Amino acid sequence: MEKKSVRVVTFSKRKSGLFKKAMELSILCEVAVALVLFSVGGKSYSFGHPCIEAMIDQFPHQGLESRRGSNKPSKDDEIDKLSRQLHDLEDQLQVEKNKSEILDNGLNQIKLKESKSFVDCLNLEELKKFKASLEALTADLKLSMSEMEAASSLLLIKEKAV
Amino acid sequence: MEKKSVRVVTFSKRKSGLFKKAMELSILCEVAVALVLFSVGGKSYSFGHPCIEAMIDQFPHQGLESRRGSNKPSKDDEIDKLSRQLHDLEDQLQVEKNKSEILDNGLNQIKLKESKSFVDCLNLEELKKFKASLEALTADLKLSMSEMEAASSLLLIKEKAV
DNA sequence: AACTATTTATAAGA
DNA sequence: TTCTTATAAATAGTT
Repeated sequence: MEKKSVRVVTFSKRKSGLFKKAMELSILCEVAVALVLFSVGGKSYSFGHPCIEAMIDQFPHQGLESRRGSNKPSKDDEIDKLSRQLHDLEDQLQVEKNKSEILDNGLNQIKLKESKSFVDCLNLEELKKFKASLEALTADLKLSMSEMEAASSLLLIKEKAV
Repeated sequence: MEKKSVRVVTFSKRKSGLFKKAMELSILCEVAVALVLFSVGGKSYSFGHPCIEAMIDQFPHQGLESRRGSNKPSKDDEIDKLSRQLHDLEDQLQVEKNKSEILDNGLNQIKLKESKSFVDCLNLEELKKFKASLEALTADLKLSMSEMEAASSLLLIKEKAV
């Protein structure tokens, strides 16, 4: 049974411990750190090293360099582009869901076969099909993810521009 | 004299330590945690608990509203809306990620069987290829998701913790 | 990655 | 909140 006062003390102690560890990691390994905590009450506690603003500027987004040099697209252009990307992503997610199901089924079949008997060997053809669907899923996921990252980067650029 | 290889190992160890501590604090004290690291090379590593997306939903643009006031410009509204859509998509991808974890677990079961008697009847080469594919998939997924989460975190951090 | 000697964090109590 | 201390955990160095 955890009393509130104890938990508050624990939070305070562990929070400073965590911030300390974060600082050590930052200095020892030359990484920038941003750390934010939100209590259920809505209070937030943050830690950044060297500082949060520097980190945001440092964040690598593909395509940023090419944007900086030449004339920036208008807000409308960026919003349109982002909208289109999100829409495409929604479509792709549907595909991913279906393929995940296929994968799931494939694995379940393997599991079933295993649990039934060891003598009852896996059908090689089935395994090949399963593998093919897996490879397709991998390729699609890579594509999907890279687009997600692009969308995120755009959002970041957008936020920075405001 | 600090060699690079040593520092990489140290980073890896301390990063997981830090993430673990962050997770413990989150659970123990019921706080949401967002943690992002940026190496000088530009790579990012992030941790969020319960998850970055949930945090964003729980604290919807609280910092923005307080800074901007009640009547926001419409284009910022659009950006906020797109941002939320993106987070929704990330939630859905989280589901896919969980599925891949389940698949991973299934794979481990297969691995176990492989070492016992599965070797006798299954084409070992096929199985190994399959395993490699699945491992590549989960690795890619994890990497991509962590980068996505880093992007999300930055948005969140910039909004809340300035 | 696994091991271990040492350092560090922390829970409980004051 | 800060200090103390016994215990638990993290980590550096090494294999």
